[in-house]
Amino acid sequence: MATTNIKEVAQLARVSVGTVSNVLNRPEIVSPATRERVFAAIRQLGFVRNEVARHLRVGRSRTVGLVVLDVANPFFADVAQGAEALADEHDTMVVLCNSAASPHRERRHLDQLEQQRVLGILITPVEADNPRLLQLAARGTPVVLVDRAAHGSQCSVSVDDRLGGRLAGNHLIEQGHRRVAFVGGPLSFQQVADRHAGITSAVEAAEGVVLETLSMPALSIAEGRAAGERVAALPPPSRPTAVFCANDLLALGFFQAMTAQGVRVPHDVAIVGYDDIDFAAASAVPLSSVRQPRDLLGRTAIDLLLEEVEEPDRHSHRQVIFQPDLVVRESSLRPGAST
Amino acid sequence: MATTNIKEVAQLARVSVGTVSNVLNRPEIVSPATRERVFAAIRQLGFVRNEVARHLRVGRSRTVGLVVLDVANPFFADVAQGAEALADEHDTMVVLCNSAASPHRERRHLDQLEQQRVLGILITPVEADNPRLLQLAARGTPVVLVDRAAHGSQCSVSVDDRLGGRLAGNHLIEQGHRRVAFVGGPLSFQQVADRHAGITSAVEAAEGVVLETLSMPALSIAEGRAAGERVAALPPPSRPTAVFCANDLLALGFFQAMTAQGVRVPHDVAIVGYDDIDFAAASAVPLSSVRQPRDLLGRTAIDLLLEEVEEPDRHSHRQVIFQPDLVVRESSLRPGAST
DNA sequence: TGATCTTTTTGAATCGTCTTAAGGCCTCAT
DNA sequence: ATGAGGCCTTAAGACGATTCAAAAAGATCA
Repeated sequence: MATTNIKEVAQLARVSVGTVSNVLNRPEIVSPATRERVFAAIRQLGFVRNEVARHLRVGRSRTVGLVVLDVANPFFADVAQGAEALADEHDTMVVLCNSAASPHRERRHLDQLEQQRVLGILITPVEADNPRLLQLAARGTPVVLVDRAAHGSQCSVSVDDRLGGRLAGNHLIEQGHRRVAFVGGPLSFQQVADRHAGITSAVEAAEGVVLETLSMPALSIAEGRAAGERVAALPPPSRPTAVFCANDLLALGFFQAMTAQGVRVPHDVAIVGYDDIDFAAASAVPLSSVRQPRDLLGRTAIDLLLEEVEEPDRHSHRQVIFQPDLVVRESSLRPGAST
Repeated sequence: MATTNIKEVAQLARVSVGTVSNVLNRPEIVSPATRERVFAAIRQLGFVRNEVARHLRVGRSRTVGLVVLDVANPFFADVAQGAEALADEHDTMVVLCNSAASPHRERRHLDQLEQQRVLGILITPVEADNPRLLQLAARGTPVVLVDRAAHGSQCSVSVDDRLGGRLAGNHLIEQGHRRVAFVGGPLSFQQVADRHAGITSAVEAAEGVVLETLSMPALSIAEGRAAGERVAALPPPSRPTAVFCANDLLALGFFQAMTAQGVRVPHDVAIVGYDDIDFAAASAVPLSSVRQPRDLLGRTAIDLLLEEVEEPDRHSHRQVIFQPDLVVRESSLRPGAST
């Protein structure tokens, strides 16, 4: 309410508002005596600079928006942490927005962020090729895609999901599995489609391996459980002996269903997840998973964004693609090996 | 760059800027013909209202800050979702800030939020009785404490953590355990201290039960694992037969260490966690946990905040306290019962 | 002491939008 | 034809900070 402004400070310190502003922004050009007087006034009044007015005048904020598919997924929490860490070094704030995989919510967030004239937006889009994203960029809000490769007209930071899928597939095949399942979300998610394509190529390169695909409506623990129940209900001869899940939440849910139904992991069914979230290693049977450099994704995204903002001339859109690793743990080791 | 403003729109539509503003904010008072002309101009230019300027003029934003201890903890993700859901209905945006339990980062976020003149702040403070929070409120930024009870001078939404601790304690004692351990974080976290006080009172009310306390530096999976390794290393006779962890991350880590060391859960050691995050139910041995109404916490916090902002006269600070439930699952059931 | 430089400080303009009082245009009744 | 009363629209003044040209104050030197 009683928001003190720069003018009151100026009055109290018996200087002009311009001087107060200088004290705030370039203290070195103000004489020490004056500077001290102004600081004293600021302290006395409890003055807090109005960032909104400043931003209006200066023309750009020090805030970037990060729109993720699911805040509750630790994968994104880690990406966010990486982004925040680097942003912090550049005196920039990251605001986290949750689209919850809903195009409508995503749209709302993008509108809000554009209206706020944020420095830029990092986003894992719900849908591929959203024209809104190009529009944003065209109107002056740079956009960096996260965890999804762009097609040249924008920056992106992603991980080679096909490779990830292939690594998982090859590993399972090497372990001797011939009936393999892929449990994924909607193939409209690029990540899911790519991981599926990866394991498909691995399966096709091998002899006599069959791949079955379960497409669940979401990438959550609950859906993983549902998929698991379906698989557990199959008679053992027709049941896949190995499952590759499109992310760790699915994998954990799937694993839970297996345990509940008395299907042993990895003895009866091997499982490989994706993302290598902390919970994967912490599972009772530690989960094999394809690891992505999560916080590097976040850091790099911020890096690209700031480069675009700060040196628009020297900047050209780049698509950074990281390589995933397969982390093999007990959940996918051939039963013989450990027993 | 080429940010079009209301003036250009006015020019193109051949009206004054005031009229454009009216079309944007009170379309009903503008004649349909003019209105349509203005809309057409807006579309043609791709005009996006500058929320910053608007905010400066109007004096308050439609954004509230939510500062949490750990974005990677699903508990907070759910609180955030609840808050966002209700905020959404009131056309308000929630920005999520991660203090990562660091007072320094918390301070930075609070400064930023105050400078941005947010509508208000929801926060799970790192330290008890932070005077900064009262200062914020005094200067006009309302604050609601989340997951921590306030002392009358501010609003808060919390869960009765002592009761939660007592529930966990009583349950373990009823299951026949006499050597019980509490695995917590720093007792400077109010939540940890209260949960500890709760189980302590349960233990004191019983005969011949001893409680041992392990205080870890953080409430994470990794620390839970560390605690578990310490406990597993004890000779069985002096090892506690039941463990109550201050949150589910600790519990999951602890459980993992047990499994890794060949200590059976619940046969050798029973475990009860806190928060009942999705991962708890999804653990290989489903984890008993004290459940808090997570998204209700978020919703209620927003509710209190908006009430304070919108009807300052009628508002008086309230401390809402919810009751936790104990969800009993396999991890804490007496071995005899299931074997 | 006055001239010349340098260091500080000032004051007005500006950012983009909202708001309010005032004015313009119509229609209608007198 | 005139004035009243409704609608709409306009124009000008905030909002709070930054910036920059220009003025003021000091410093230096002959």
